[in-house]
Order: sequence, then C-alpha cells, then structure tokens
Amino acid sequence: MTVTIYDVAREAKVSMATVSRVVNGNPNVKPATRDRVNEVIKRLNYRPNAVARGLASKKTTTVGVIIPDISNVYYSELARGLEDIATMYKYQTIISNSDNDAQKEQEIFNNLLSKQVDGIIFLGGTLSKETTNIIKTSSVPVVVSGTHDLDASLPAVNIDYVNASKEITEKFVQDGVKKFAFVGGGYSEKAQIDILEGMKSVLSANNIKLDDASIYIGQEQYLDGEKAYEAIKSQNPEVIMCISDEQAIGIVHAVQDDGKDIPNELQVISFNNTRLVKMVRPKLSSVMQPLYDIGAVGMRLLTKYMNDEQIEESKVTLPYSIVYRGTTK
Amino acid sequence: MTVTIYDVAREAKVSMATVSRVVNGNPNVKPATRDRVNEVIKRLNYRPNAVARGLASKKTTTVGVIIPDISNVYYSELARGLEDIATMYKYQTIISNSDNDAQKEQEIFNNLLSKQVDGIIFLGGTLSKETTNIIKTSSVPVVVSGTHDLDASLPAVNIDYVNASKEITEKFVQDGVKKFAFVGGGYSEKAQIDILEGMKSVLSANNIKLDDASIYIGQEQYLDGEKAYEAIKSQNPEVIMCISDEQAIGIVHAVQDDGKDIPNELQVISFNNTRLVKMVRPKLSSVMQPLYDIGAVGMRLLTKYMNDEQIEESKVTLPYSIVYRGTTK
DNA sequence: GTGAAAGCGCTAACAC
DNA sequence: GTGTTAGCGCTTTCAC
Repeated sequence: MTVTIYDVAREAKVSMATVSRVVNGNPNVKPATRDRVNEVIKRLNYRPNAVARGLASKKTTTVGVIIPDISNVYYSELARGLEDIATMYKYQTIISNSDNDAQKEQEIFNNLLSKQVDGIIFLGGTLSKETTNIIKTSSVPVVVSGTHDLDASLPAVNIDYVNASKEITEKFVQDGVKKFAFVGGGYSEKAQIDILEGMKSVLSANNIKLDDASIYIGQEQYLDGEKAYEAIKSQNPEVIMCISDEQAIGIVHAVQDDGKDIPNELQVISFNNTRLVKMVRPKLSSVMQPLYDIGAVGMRLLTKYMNDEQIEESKVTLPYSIVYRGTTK
Repeated sequence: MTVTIYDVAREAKVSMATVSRVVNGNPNVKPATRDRVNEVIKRLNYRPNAVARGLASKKTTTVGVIIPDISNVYYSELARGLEDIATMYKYQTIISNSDNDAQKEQEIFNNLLSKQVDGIIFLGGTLSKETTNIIKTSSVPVVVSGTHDLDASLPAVNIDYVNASKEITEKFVQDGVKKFAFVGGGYSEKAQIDILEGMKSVLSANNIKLDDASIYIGQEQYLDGEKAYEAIKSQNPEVIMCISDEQAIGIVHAVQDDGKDIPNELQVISFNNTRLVKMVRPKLSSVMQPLYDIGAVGMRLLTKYMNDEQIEESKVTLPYSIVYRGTTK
C-alpha cells in the first residue's frame, strides 16, 4: 500500500542503500543512477517515512516548545519567531501549553523526551526548581527564551530587565516623581523580580520609598488592570510601572474612567511591547523589546546545540529601547 | 545508555512482550507480574520510545496543525482551544505557520504526512484548490476549522457568517442607514465572501446599493485600518462592517483623528471577536464567536475520525451572537 | 498468562 | 559507486 524505500530500490534496480543516499543527498552516487532513482521516486510518489528514519538515525528533526499560553499575544509573538527559524533549519515544532504550571511542564517535558525530540525550547514563564533539575539531567539540549532559570545556568536569551527598569525609574526620578507603583503578575515572575530590583535600587539611592501597598501582583489581563488600579489608587501614585501591556491598558482605561488625566495626573509605562501598545489612546509608553527575535535567537541557539556547532556564548542579551509615547509626560 | 524495553524485560525476568503489555495497559497480565514490571520500570526510569512505537504500531499520537499565523490573536485563540482538546486525548500537536500561502501549505502538509501524523487540522485562511485536492487524496483524516474549502466537502467547523452578516445589515437598514461600507482582507477570504453575500442580499432586497468604492480589501492589521478609512471616507459611509477587530480598531482611531464622532457620525462593527474588542474606547461592537470552541470542536471532530468513531455530522456550525457595544448606536 | 519471533521502514557501517 | 547486512525499540501475531 504505502510506498517504501524497498519498492523504489526494486523498481530502479538498485539497493535500498543507494535510494537512501539519493534521498539524503549523499554525493557518492553516479549522476545517471541518481536520475533514475529520482525518476522512480517521483513516479511512485515515494515519501520517506520520518518515523522510521528517526528510529534508525536517532534524529527526528523535531523540537519541542513549552509555552505558558499560546493565546497570549506576548508568547505567540515569540512562538512565531521561533517557528520561522525552526522551519529555516528544517525542524518541525511540537508546541504545548504549560499554563506556567510546574507539573504540566514536567509532563510535557517527559512527553517530548519520549517523542525523541532533538531539542527543547522553554518559553517565558517561570522555571520551577524541579523542572530545572529535570532539564539539567536530560541529554537533549534545552534553551530558555524570555526568562531565566532561577540560578541562570541554562542557555538563555533575554533582555536586561534590571537595566531597563533602572533607566526608566531614573528618568522619572529626575522629572521629580516621588510616588511610584508597580503592577505585575501572571507568568512573568522573573521579569517581576528584575524590574522590582531595578526600581528599588534607584529609588533607595534617591531616598524614595516603594511601600508594599504600591505593589500589586495579579493577572496579566486587561480586566485585571481595573483591579490593579483599584488596589493602588489610594496611594496616589504618580507613575505606574506595569509588566504586561494588556494589564496596563486596563489600568489606563480604569484611570480615565476615574476621571483622571493621563499622562498629566498619572503616568503609565509597560514592559511587554506587544502590538497592543499602539492600539490605545493615548498610545502606551513601553519598553520596546524584540519579541520575535527573542524566540528566533533562542531557536538559532538551540540549532547550534543540536548540530554540535561552536557556541560562543550560552547567554544572549538582546537590546531594548524605551519609547515614551502618550501615557507618559 | 538509554534503557529499552529489553532491559526492563531482562531485569524483571519476563519477555519484552509482557513489558509491552504492562506499558500499554493490556489486562492479560497477572497482577504480580505487572507489579514486578512496574517496579523495574520505575527503578530503571524506563521511558518508552514513541518513535519506535510509532514505527511498529503505525500510530504516532501526533496531529499536525496548519495555521496562517500563530501570532495573530484570532488564530492563536483557535490554537489554544485545539491544543487543549488534543492534550485531553493524549495527542501532541505539530504547529506550522502557512502565511496562507498555498505553496507553504502544501510543503507543510507533505512534511506532516512524512512524519506520519495521525490527523491534520487546517485552521482559518483560505484553502486553495490545489491544497484541497491534495488533502482529498490523502489517507489521514483532515478537519478544517474556521473556514471551508471552496466546495465545502471537507469536515469543517464554522459559524454562519452569511446569517450574521444578514442580521447586522437588516438591523442597520431598519435604523435607516443608507450608506454601507465593507472592509476585509488578509487571511479571511471565505469570511469575506460570506459576509459580502449576506450584506448584498439584504441591501438589494431594500434597494440599497453597495458600490465597489465602498469596499476595501487590505490587511487584517491595525495600521491598515487607517488606510481603509482613507480609501472609503469619500463615500461618506454611515456604517463600516469590518472582518478583523484589529483593523476595525485602526478604523475607529482614524475616524476619531479625523474629528468624527463614533458612533454618532459613523458606526463600526467587526466579526472577529478577539479579546481586543474590549480594549478600545468606545468598545467595539462585534459578532461574538466562540474562537476557542471552533478550535476545540475541530480537534474533537478530528479525534473521532482518528479513532474511527461514529460521525453524526461532518459539518459543525457553532452559534454566534451579535453584541452592540460602543461603536454602534 | 506469557514467550518467541517476525517485522515496521529506514540508516549506517562495512565490504567489494 | 554500489550492495549487504545488522540493527534502531517497539508492537503484534501466534504458539504454548
């Protein structure tokens, strides 16, 4: 029924080995033979069985992707970048949603290993200690994109959130801002830690306090923005620094509904830089980060590991820039 | 190095066949033997090789997903629904972006077949004639979610765009609207055809003309919304019906920048119902469609085909509702 | 209830 | 350049 390499060999009057050579582009085949084999392949509509090939060669040209939630704009942008590079290097991607749940992560990881993927890329979210440990004992290469493991020992690609946060905070301090607030939550525990670290270092250097009542940790969602504002408004912040764009947009609307003017009475800035930033009025000030590239570079790094290429640097830090749009003065 | 079924068999003093039975939950194993085997599996940390299993059993528990663009909010929502159901039925998903390009679709399709996927789900976009033909000759089941093939012969899940369009158009006609405009483009050729069909049937029944100058076909993107408005504003439409939310939001902002009041001077309604609809002010009126479910139901349908379950209906039409929010009167 | 053995479709030595 | 052969790790008859 299905055409196998054996059928092709018989029909072309060569051995399976020769057919295999032709299919795999091995140069040690006489052009005439090659042509004959190719003709038969076409005529019989032969399609190599990747599963059999995977079993024999121990390479599946498949990589696993563990992602918190593909329907989240931020992550789907990373996924697109990663997938494009994978395709470029002839890999297919098995994508699974973890909801940033440590147990699901581990199940997915084991499934991927059992499918004999050549490599795994872990996106965003937070890497739990257990997951990190399992990863470290595995023999397939793993790259982390858009987050770190807790002790930053795995190959990873990121932007420098600490610095971005410092830069922004300094700018506001120089503008005379005294009351800061921070809004985080969702999958971005690592970003949260970094951004708070940046804020706190600058603020304490300037003797400005960031008390707990001005920190809100919720969900990275639009509707949660309202809750966030509700939670911190009594502190009368002059600036709200928010990880997620979607949440920030929720805040902007909640503030406006509260009758306050943005940016004159309250400024908002976010760190995600999804396409959403331009879809609000006023446009959202944000840290521009190359989402697509974070995914793409992560996958490129993974291909290097999978092909045993020389790795200069297992940690890649991509540049960011800060764009002050309408929600800041 | 890697532990195989043979290692487990030797260690547990049984044959490979018995280990295989235990792993696959075959009941014909004495409980005592089962326990012993399970103990060894655990001790040796044995993990079945899915590739070998796939080769032997001709089932890979993997399904292929062909999607126009995973970074598009609309499609990533479908993808999430589909993936959840796949996980529930123990399938993994290989996801590839086609950019709605017929040639890429076919390449992806062939790659998936070569990987011996148990089924394929085709999302959104437009199915070209060639792709449709290839699909029809393939032996793996294929389900189409969020679009139809041109002669609607493949199993598919959709909402009834024609009716939704009629309903909306009738409402506006009753409100006395005389000048309609339509904005489409991007991946949604099928939706476009259906929506225009619905509009035209109602309009012609009411002797209202929809001339070509009031139809704009562009890209499903925010920035394209401005272009769309630029292109049709000279026609002074009272209502713009737009497939994509993102594009519709672009239109809303372009209209506002033009100094016109929404909804009093111009009304806008869209058909995608992504999360974006609530993230603009005024909130976007739109056709509510169950994106997550379109993906989920599609995958459920596919599992039925893969498991040779009874199929009552190969075409599923999911309900929609029309929500008039702030961009309509 | 359990084992032996034949494949699944391919790659990768190795020989010629 | 090309063919032979032995696996890759598992499932699946078929015996017993």
